[in-house]
Amino acid sequence: MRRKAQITGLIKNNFVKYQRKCHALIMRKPTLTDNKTQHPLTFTPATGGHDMFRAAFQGRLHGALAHNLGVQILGGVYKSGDILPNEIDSSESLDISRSAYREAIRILASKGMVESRPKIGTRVTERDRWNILDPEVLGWMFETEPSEDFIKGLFELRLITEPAAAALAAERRTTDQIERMRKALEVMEAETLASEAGRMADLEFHHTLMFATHNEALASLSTTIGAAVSWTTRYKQRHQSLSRDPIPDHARVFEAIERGDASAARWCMESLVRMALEDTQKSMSPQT
Amino acid sequence: MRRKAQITGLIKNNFVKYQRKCHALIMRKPTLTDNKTQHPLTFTPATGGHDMFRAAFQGRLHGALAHNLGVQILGGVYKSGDILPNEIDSSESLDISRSAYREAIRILASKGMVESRPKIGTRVTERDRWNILDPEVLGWMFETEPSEDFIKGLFELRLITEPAAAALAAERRTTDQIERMRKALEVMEAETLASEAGRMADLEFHHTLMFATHNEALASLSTTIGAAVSWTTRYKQRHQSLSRDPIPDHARVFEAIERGDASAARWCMESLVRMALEDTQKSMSPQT
DNA sequence: GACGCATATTTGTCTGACTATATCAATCGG
DNA sequence: CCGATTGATATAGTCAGACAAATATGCGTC
Repeated sequence: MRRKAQITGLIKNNFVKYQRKCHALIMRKPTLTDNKTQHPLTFTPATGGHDMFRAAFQGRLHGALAHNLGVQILGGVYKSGDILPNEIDSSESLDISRSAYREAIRILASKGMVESRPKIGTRVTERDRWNILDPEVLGWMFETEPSEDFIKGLFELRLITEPAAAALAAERRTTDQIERMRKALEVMEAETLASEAGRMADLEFHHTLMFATHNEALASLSTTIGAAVSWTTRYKQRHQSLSRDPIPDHARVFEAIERGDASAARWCMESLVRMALEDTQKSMSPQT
Repeated sequence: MRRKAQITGLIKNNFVKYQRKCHALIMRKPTLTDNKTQHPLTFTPATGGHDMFRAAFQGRLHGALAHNLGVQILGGVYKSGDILPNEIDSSESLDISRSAYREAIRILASKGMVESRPKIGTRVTERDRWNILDPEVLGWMFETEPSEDFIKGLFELRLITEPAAAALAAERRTTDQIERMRKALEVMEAETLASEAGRMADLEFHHTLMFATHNEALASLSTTIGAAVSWTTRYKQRHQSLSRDPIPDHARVFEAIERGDASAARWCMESLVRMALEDTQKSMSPQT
């Protein structure tokens, strides 16, 4: 089916040539204000400052576009079932090539957020089909203030998994992981959660804990947990409600894990998370 | 520099029309040996028969390639840190265009499995960076027999989340969800797990249960749970070890949820999963 | 030895054309 | 009058070849 191309080659070539000529002719007088519209524009801001999640395709054009579209979809600009403008129009109006646009769409499609079919277009899928546990999607989610329900759901998940994970970690942690957690804990104690370094250490603590379960599937939830964790501190910071210092709780969890006491680890972690949830909910309800 | 497009728009459209006419004209006599070199070739087998997971980009070239590469990476053909041949060589040796190859790579990259940088190439990332909870990745995982540890991990996750989910579902399920679960249960009872329909109903049951928690994050784990579920039946089928009929367990869970008894739901579900894990482990250990 | 610079290699982007596919309408046969 | 077949059409998918940007590497200079 490719060989007919050879047949029609000559004829088509004539067209091509003609078209080229015409094209070039018009091109030759670009004249018009080549105003300094600068680079393509817009979305190049790309990964803003406060991304606590790994931003995969930082500076790349397709990555930035996927980011933007993703945020727009999650933010409700495009609703489920909506059909995006076709590739040609979209890429033209964004002033990027069709390839770059398509690669962006591929990224979104691979996260289950859109679905493309010939003659139909690219449609936003049902919300329950997106992989909201995907680190990138989670990151996009937090670009715009996520709904209260979503945050609660995240904490519920955390409340379910993290105590169990702590128990497993108590049984399976390696000495190396113990050291990493100890170090993270020390940083937290020194810097407090008010500093960026302290918050990073907090994340590192929970992250290492999840990996200490030596359970791949569970470890994959680390990002999700991390999102909830950093959301806690963000809320707390915002409302200056210090409530209760969570660091001693962390220390208790750590000690339990260090001495291999699974049930204590589970219990302490549960109390820690419950506290965090309480704090977050307290700051959440009055303002909504 | 894009504004010329607007100017040439009309002219181009004329060409397009004319071209189409010509095209159609030639099309009408396809004549020549449409020799059966067939499709491009090779990987088009694409999504084989036994995919119990939604296969996103079925017939598409980039999708098929992403699938293949994904399976190869998960199967250890490419190890973490390996660098794939450059885009030009790869696409040439696969006999596809660079665009298609790149789109496939974008898919993998968006799942955290590879990472591309200029002058370096595309390298396979560390295993703990892949999103193994991604439905597609999970599907690829099961193309080749996954490791015993992985299966165990999956069950551990199931053991942690599903009882809690059952408890939440008991409190929050809608009547519609009750009906769906009832129907699924009826099918299971009628067809047993030996039939495809029965297995589908099993999946539907667990799927609906997860969604009945009305927790987005938890619901996203439905695919993961589903993978573990269908893995159970696969093992059981393989070894003909009927052990114990799981359907009454399902019925108990359902009844608890129907009457809104959270703690009973949790308990029944835990016993159900524990049973499944036991069965699976029993069939697993002797053969490895 | 350290630093800056050129270079080569690889991904990233662009352009324009052609192919495949699926919806929709119209047509034809029953 | 209805159903199936066909054709038209719009859209994503694939292709080819070029150029741009980025960056690790090695060289040369200080």
